[in-house]
Amino acid sequence: MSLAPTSDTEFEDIAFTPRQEAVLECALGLLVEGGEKALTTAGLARNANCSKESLYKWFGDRDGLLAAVVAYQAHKVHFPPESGATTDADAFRAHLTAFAAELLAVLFGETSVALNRLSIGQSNRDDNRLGRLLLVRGKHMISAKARALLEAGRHRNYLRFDDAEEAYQVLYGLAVRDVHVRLMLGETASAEEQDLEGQAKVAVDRFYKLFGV
Amino acid sequence: MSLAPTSDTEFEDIAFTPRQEAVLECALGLLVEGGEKALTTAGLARNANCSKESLYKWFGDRDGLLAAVVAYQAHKVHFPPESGATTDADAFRAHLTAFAAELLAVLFGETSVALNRLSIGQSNRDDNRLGRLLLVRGKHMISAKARALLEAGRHRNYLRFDDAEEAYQVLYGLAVRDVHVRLMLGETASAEEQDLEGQAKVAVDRFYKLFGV
DNA sequence: TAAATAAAGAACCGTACGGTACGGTACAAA
DNA sequence: TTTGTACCGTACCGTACGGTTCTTTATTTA
Repeated sequence: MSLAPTSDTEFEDIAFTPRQEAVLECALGLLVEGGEKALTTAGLARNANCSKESLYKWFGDRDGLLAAVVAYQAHKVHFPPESGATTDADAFRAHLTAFAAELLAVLFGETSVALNRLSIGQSNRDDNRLGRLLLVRGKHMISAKARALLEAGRHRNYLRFDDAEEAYQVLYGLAVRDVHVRLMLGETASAEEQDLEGQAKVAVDRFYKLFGV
Repeated sequence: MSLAPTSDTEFEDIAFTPRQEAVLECALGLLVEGGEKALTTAGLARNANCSKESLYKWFGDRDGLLAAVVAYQAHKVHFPPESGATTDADAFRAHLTAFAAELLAVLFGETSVALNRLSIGQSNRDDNRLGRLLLVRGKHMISAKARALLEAGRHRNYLRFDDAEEAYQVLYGLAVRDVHVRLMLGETASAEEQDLEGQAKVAVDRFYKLFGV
């Protein structure tokens, strides 16, 4: 059950035991509330009613614990699959809007913000495990989902673009803008920015102006 | 010369002495290279050939030092003013493109990335001095500049929009997309993404498709 | 030249935290 | 009942770092 960097793929695709998940959930709570410095081994042990020794047995060291937290949270986030294949233009657009709204909901959620803060704070350590983990298990997964959705739209002639990745980036930019960074810097979202559905709709409107047929 | 939180405006609008600026420059170097953990008082004193006592006399405590670093860097960044007023449509568009390119150059620069990392990493401490500092001295300044530029474009009937802030946010999203966050997470920019002029031009093209007359 | 100020540099203190060791407990298998 | 396993709780160690104090060495000012 050692979670030392598993050979070449240096992150963990492992199922945690329920007890471990409970502890990780507690760690997430500490992290959301107080940031990295609040997630000490002693503090987590006290807060989760477990022993430090168990933490070290399960996760190796503190870095392993942080990585496990990130992996655990990533493993929890599931985007809804693209559902039914036969849809008309309006339904597809609604789909895309729902996707954008879901994207915003994930990105602006407090746990996501906390984990991004954590990873960014650690990203200039030699190996940068957390940053890569978050990128490959978070951003890249979402990007793949988005590309599939967009390509479906292109295939059915609702959208026109050359590079699906580029189109997705534009959609991302239109929807997220600098809100994500501002949240990470500690600014609280405005009332307008908290209307995720509305923001998503506006973003998709603009996206269609650029890439709609 | 104490830099304790100056009354209500809790950041410093002060001119540093040349010696202090040299030390802050050195601190920036440490920060860029190794992140927050690399910026220790002893390390900075050794690296800048100054005494810890001087650091504490000048900046109060470590937090004051960090704030001074942020303030110092913000004070260094000057966006070129909006230059000549009498311009035709093409010149204005070129202006806007140049602004976008400059924005990207600043945001993607390694010192900016390092300072954003620092501020984000500290942003869940009770007061969150750094985050606010970076927002008010960085983002908000740039946003003000951008709004002025965009409103000039609207006034001359090159652009059409209701809310300048919202328009700027769209331009920001189109230009920056998620590259800033990916850089902060430790990903290195692709060759394409390093062509700031090109990226700016594409972004402005799309911006005009949305807000051009 | 004498007094005074500023700063370097080293030694030191306290503390917080990562990591380890160990004793005690609950529980399952034999 | 015994044995083994997993775990909790606590005490402990080493170290790194923030912050203070002191001595020495210029550099200024009178």
